[in-house]
Amino acid sequence: MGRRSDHSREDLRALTLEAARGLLCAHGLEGLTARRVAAEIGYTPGTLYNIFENLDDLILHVTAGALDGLGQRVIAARQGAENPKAALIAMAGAYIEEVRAEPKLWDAVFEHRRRGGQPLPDWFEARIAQLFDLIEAELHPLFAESDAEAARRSARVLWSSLHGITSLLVAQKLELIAGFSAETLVEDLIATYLAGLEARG
Amino acid sequence: MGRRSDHSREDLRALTLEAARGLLCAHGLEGLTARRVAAEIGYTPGTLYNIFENLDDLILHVTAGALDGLGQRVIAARQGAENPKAALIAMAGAYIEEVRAEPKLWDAVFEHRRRGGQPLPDWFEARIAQLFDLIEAELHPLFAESDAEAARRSARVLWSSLHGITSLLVAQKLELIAGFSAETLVEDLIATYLAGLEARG
DNA sequence: GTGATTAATTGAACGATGTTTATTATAGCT
DNA sequence: AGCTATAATAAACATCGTTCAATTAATCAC
Repeated sequence: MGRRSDHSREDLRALTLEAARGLLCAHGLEGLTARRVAAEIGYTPGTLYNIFENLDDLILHVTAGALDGLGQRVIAARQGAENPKAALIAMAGAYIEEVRAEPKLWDAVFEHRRRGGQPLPDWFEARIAQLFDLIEAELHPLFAESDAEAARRSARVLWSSLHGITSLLVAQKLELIAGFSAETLVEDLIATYLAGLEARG
Repeated sequence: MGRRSDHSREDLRALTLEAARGLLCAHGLEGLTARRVAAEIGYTPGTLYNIFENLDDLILHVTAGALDGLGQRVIAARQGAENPKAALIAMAGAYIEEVRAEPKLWDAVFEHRRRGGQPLPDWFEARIAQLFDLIEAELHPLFAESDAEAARRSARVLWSSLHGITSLLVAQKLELIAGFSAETLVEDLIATYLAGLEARG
C-alpha cells in the first residue's frame, strides 16, 4: 500500500504517542513494541520510523509528556499552601498520587535507558530541570541570600530522596518497606529534613 | 557433543555467575545475553538452562552476589564509628564507593525487572532485608523504646532516600544535580535528617 | 572389560524483537 | 491526464530468550 491521507502528520504523531502511552500504562516497558504500537494505530512498524527516530525516541516523548502532566499537577497542588513545608508536602503528595494512578507508566519512566548507553538528550533534561526548579523555589525562602549554595544543595537532596521513595514504590519494591505508605514516608522525610535545616541554622 | 567433565556442577555455576557479572560490569544489562554468557564460558546457550531457571534467574543471582558484597563492605565501614551519625555516614560512603566502582553493574541491579512483572523471590528480598537491618540497627539508639515505630519509619525513609541518590548516580542522571557529589548529598541528607530527628524530639 | 543406563551438552528450531530498504500506491501539482 | 514527491508497506536481517530431540560421554552392572 502507498501513501494514505487518513491522518495528518501531527495527528499521526499524537495518535502514536497516545497508543504508546496506553501500552506503557497497561503492560509496562516490555509491553511496548514497534509492532504493537503500529497495530494499535492501524499502520505498520516502518511508519513509526517516519515519525520518530526510533523506539527510544518514541518512549522518551511519552515519558516527557508524563513529566509535563506531573508538573501541572504539582503546580496546582502548591496553590494555597501557606508555608514552604506545607507546599512541599502538598507537591510531593501530588507526585505520589500521579505515580500511584499509573504505576507501570512511571516504572517505565524510571526504568527506561536508551540503547547503547546514550545520555538523555538536552530537551529532555530541560523538562526534568523544570520540575526541579519547583522544589528549589520553595526552599529558597528558608535560606539567607548568602547561603544560595546550601539552598541548591538541599533542593537536590530532597529531589533525590523523593525519587528514591517513588521509584521503590513503582518498582513494587516497597513491600520491603511494608507497614508505611509512600505518603507517610514522604511526609516524614520533608518534615524531619526541614526541621533539621532549621536546627542546623 | 555429549556430556563433558570439564567442570563440576558447582564450578560451572560459579563460572557462569562470574562471566555474567563481568558482562554486566562491562556492558550493563543490554550486554548480557544467553549466547554471550555461554560463549564466555565455552558452552552453548542451552547449558545455561541446566544451571539456572532462565536469564532472569541468572541475573538475580549475580545481583544477589553484589548485594552480599555490599553488605560486607558496609559492615566493615561501620566499625570504629563512635556515634550513629558517623556510622551512618561511613556506611553510606561505602555504599557510594561500591556503586562508583561498578556503576554499570549497579545500574543493572536497579534497572532489572523480571519478565512478566513477576515479583522478587523471597530469598532475594531477604538479602535486601539484611542490608536494611544494618541501617535500622544504627537508628534504634536514637529513639525511646516506646518509639520503635518511629525508628522503623526513619530507617525506611533513610534507606529510600539513599537509594534515590545512588540510583540517580548510576543511571547517570545525576548530571542534573551537577555541582554536588553523591557523597556531599548523602552527608547532607544524613546530617540534616538526624538533626531534624533530634529537634522534633 | 563389555554392555546398558544415565546424564549432560549440543544444534537446530521457534517466535519475537528493532531496524532498514526497495517497492508500491497514493496525493497533490502542472 | 500525466508527473512527481511522498507516505506506507512488505520483506528481509540480525539478534534475542527459550525449548527439545538427538547425540555423545560418563557411570554403573555384571
